[in-house]
Amino acid sequence: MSTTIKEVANRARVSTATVSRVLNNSGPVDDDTRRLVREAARELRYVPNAIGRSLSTRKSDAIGLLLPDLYGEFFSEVIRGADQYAQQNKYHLLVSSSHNNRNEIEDALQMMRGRVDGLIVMSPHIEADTLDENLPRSMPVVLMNCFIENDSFDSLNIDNYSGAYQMVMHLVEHGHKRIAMIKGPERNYDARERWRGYNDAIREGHALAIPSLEMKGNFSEASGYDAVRTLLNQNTKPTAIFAANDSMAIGALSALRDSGIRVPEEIALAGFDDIPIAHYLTPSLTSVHIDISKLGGMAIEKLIHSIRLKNEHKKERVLLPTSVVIRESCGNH
Amino acid sequence: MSTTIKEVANRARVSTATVSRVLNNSGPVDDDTRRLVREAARELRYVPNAIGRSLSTRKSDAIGLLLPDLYGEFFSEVIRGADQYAQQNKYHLLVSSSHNNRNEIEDALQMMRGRVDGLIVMSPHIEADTLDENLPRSMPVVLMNCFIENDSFDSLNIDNYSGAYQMVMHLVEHGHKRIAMIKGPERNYDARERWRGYNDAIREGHALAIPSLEMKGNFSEASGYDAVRTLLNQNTKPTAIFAANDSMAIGALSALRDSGIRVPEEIALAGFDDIPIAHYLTPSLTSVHIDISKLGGMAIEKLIHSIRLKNEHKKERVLLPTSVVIRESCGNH
DNA sequence: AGATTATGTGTAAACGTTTACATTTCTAAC
DNA sequence: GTTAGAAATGTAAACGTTTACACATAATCT
Repeated sequence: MSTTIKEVANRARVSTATVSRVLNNSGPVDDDTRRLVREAARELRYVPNAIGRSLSTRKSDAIGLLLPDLYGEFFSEVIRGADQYAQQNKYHLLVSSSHNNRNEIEDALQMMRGRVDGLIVMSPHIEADTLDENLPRSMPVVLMNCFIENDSFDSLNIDNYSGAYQMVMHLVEHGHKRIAMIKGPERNYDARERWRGYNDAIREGHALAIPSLEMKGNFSEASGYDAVRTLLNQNTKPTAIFAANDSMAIGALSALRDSGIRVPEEIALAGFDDIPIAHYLTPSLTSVHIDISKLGGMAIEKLIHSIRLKNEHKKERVLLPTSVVIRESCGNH
Repeated sequence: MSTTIKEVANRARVSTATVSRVLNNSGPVDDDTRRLVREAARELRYVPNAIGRSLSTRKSDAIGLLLPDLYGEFFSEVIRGADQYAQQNKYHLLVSSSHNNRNEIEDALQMMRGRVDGLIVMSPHIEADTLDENLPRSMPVVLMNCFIENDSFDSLNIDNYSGAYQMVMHLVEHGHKRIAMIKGPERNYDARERWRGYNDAIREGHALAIPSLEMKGNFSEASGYDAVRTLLNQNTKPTAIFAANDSMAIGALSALRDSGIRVPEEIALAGFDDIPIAHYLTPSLTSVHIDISKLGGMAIEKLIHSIRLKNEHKKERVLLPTSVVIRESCGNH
């Protein structure tokens, strides 16, 4: 179908080796020959076949990105940051989503095998064992937001704990004693860490640790709404609510509004993630900011580093700092 | 580094052909041999190399997605829709962004050559000629939001014209005579179409066509802000503003607020795209809705169709319908 | 001039699969 | 006990590159 190096070689009356040398500037070639080859290639509209090349050189200049799914701001920002950094370093991105069960991970991994020089895996759902036994040892891997004790991989995590801790401490410092939390999915690593931060801040800040103020949630807007509805039907009412992500905070805001409760006057509210919408809400939402695209970029950076150094590269864990962004919803703007 | 089919063959004491047959269920194999091979593969943790396979079968089960950049809601939704449909059909996605100039397009195309069975190209910036001469004829291509007269490609466009037309007509029908428009980038195809819809609606609805109410913009929030600031300094003030996208509408809303103008009471406002934020603004933003993920999905659908039928596939152009979503900002909620 | 080195080019193997074809072995019908 | 056919397996070429090696030829140094 499309032109091969052989056809170019024939037309230029040289060997394929010479054509390759001309096109890659590898090895010496006579100026006349060079011109001849260039012309032949142009005339035939020759474009080297990346696959043939890959097979031969055993590298692909591509990086695989395995994500749990592609919903929402978070993932698009990861992709953007990753792609930007990758592109600067002449790498391309092979994106694969929704590997939430064992089979799909294996599928995705199989598809990647040979096609990429390294892998970035994001898998916040706790399934460390499966992950560990499926990940290829033959190529560099960087783990993002994964819960894995194993020290045999590079890993990159958001500092969820400290973000949540600081946020809740901020509320405590402004006099809140009864601070509710709307938690994320139980088996989600990020969610757990945020919960841990909340707990420690409550204790260390000498606020009240009231179990009935810890609501279940699943990161969805609806679950935030429901949590607040339940919360308001209880005897012990909070003076502040900390949602484990912004989507749930948005749901919470709707529920509070529907119940005629003023935010922040009657109940203060804070979220996590600082998605763009946070800024546009009324009241604007206090949240924990994460530089998500940076997360993606750093993952690529680490991976490329590890690809280049291959063996003598030391695995490490990195925590990406978070920062509290104070807006109207917490009452201390 | 990683196990090859040959090593599996050796261990199972059969030929590579047999291993291949077992693993792909192609051709007859004795049950005992089959078991032997399976076991050897498992023990060696063998995973077929996708590249070797591709080279041999001349297909990759991958689709290339060329995007102008990866900013904002729009692209992430396209990717999501595309990935979802692709995954259902056992295809994977190779994403490449920011090919805004000729060289980058060529680069991206070169990277894709051989790696993908088909290509989806999105390039709203008007550069039809470059595109046309760089696109490979050897594989199926679907164009998204591209301005190209050429009938030799499948193409998929948002019905920008009709969306804008209906939106503006809605405003006209509710009594607005002086309707301003904040336009998008001049050389952007989508932006042009939206402008065309605005114009026709103004004329056919017998509203006033006032050149000074047509403001320049570049799809950014800041440009929306600036446009309104300029608009308010003019003699002829509009009773309604139609922004060519939601980002500019958001900027416009800020500017109106900063100028102490109530929306929609004094000036009505409408946007285009219906990004998620639109719903959360105060007042919530009337906008033209596009099912972006569907756009991505449909592109993949068309492409896969065209890959399967290859030659006897008839090229066609499809327009994705848009719909007006009435919210508070236009005053007719 | 002869020895050495540099330059230019070709040959062929290698990368990891699949698969057309060839070969062997088995099954069953006569 | 042939023989025809099917079933099981192996052989080797093909896919499109790159590159180690070999081999000329030309340039440079004693």
